[in-house]
Amino acid sequence: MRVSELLAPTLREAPTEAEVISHILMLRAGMLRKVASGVYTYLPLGYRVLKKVIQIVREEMDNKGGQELMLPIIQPAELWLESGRWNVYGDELFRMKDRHGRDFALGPTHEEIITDLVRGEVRSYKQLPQLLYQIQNKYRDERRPRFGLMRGREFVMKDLYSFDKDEAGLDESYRKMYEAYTRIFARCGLQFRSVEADPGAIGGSSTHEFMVMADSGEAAIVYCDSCNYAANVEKAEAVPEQLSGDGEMLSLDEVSTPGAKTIEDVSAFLKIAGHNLIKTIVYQTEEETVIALVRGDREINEIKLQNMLGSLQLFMADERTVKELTGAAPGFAGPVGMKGARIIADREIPLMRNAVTGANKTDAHLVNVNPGRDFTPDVVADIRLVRAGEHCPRCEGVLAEARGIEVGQVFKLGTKYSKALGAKFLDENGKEQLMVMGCYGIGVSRTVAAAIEQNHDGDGIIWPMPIAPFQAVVIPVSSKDEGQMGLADSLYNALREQGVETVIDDRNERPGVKFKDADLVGYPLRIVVGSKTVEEGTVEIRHRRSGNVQVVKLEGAAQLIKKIVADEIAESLK
RNA sequence: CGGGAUGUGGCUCAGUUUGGUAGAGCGCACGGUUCGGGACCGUGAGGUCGCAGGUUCAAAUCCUGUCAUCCCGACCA
Repeated sequence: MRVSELLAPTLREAPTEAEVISHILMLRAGMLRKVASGVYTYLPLGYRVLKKVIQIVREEMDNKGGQELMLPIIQPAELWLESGRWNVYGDELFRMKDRHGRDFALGPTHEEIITDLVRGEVRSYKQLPQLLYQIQNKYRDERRPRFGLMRGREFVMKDLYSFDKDEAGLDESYRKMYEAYTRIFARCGLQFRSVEADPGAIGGSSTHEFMVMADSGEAAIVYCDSCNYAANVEKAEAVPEQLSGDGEMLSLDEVSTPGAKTIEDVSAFLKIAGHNLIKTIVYQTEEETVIALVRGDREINEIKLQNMLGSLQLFMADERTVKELTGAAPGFAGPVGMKGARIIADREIPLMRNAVTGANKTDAHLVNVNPGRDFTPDVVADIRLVRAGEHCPRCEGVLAEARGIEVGQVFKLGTKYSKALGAKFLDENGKEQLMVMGCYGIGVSRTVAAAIEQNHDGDGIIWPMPIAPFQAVVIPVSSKDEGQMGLADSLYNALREQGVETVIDDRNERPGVKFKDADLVGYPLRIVVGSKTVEEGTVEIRHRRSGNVQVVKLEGAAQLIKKIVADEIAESLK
């Protein structure tokens, strides 16, 4: 490709609409343009990268026996009503009507469609397992699209669905996908980690998320420094810690704590450590009001709490509700004498001795509160947030924290959809059984953004070789110098003959402009043809990531470059 | 959905407080000089100032409404 003919409008300045680096750089490099909030056009360079990732995903899916098909974007409401999700999915579902007033949705995911297909076509255990996937645009009317390709309303996703005859089959399909994902992200040249994740509302037993490590990631994860435990903090298991000892229980007493509403206030006022307090928070679900207790220096993990309660909604109670329940202003709630709400206590609460809690009376707290003696929780469960520095739940190690971008998730669905939609088969005994399903997604466009978040510098993008839009750019220093242009052209042709994906920057621009653009777009290799090429027969190969420059003979340069490209692609698989 | 902010040539922004016929830099076109890290000189094209009402002799500027975009939060197989 000739840069003079390429539609890659680079920008010197970053458009104000972009905030995160991947978004800014894709706009500046002329790869992406916004059409509406969360909706983008991929320009040729951006689309080439997307296609590279798609191809890697496709190869690995096929390697594991995945069969690619293409499902419709437009889906009839009937299927969604049948699965029960038409009413549950909410505003995030893009809905539309046809001219007859029939309801449709733009697919945010394809469990309904695929299950509908399989229930009609698969009848026998002999036809199982089936691993079916597509790479397709998805639509979610996000409340708040943001960060460019990281959270769009239209995005490219690979989704594979597995159909097995039993749990053992599902385990096997799950394992295959887990392996495939590991290879995919490695092949993309990314640093990533798989973590245990929260199954969320979809229900199901096991799920892992694949996280590309980046400080700009939206997800927080913890991982062990000495074993391979890693989990999304939403899910990470907390190990209870006993600090206050099992000393003698002192007698319960009420103290005046005027204006001390927060843990910090009370802690400072009574001159006691935060871990001797019991934090009491009033929550409401669609069905009930509960109070949740964690140690004063801990935080509640609302996702764990919600899963434990099995509720669809969970939010902190408003001031009025708190007053009605406790008879006190917010900040003075406590479990002692609590009526009218279930008490959900974190597993650390029963380990506490002589703790401090709100007195359910404005401006007063109770001291020497002892769980079991002064109150009894209705439920004791792990409902707190895990932080770095805590003990690993699996070994003696210590947990560290990091941030990641979720680019993939593998998920055991079980029979949720096969049951709802009636996807059954006859087993060896002629008995009807529900198919056991799994679903496995990769945010393909998000992976592109994640790659940039992880691979860039002050000058622009640094594409990993396997997903670079082009592997090399040939830059003649002076495009008016016929000698240079001639040599550059022949090198360009030689590279293409070698199968190296190459562009030649033949624009009539000053060298500085070409260098800046090459850095911005992020071609892994830059080959400069200058006066020395004409005079001495040498060209300069510059490695974008390291900045290293090697000067080599023009003769044989194409073969050498081909080898560098091949070596780097091979490296990503190690 | 709650909070905040912004809409002025392709991009970045000034002008709005105090109403008086729309500006700069970059980019773009043409000519010239340049040519190893975003050159310089000259000439030029390009904007119903988000949209709709209103006030006024006169609105980018004031008022009302509306739309869009971005940020924080809530939310998220």
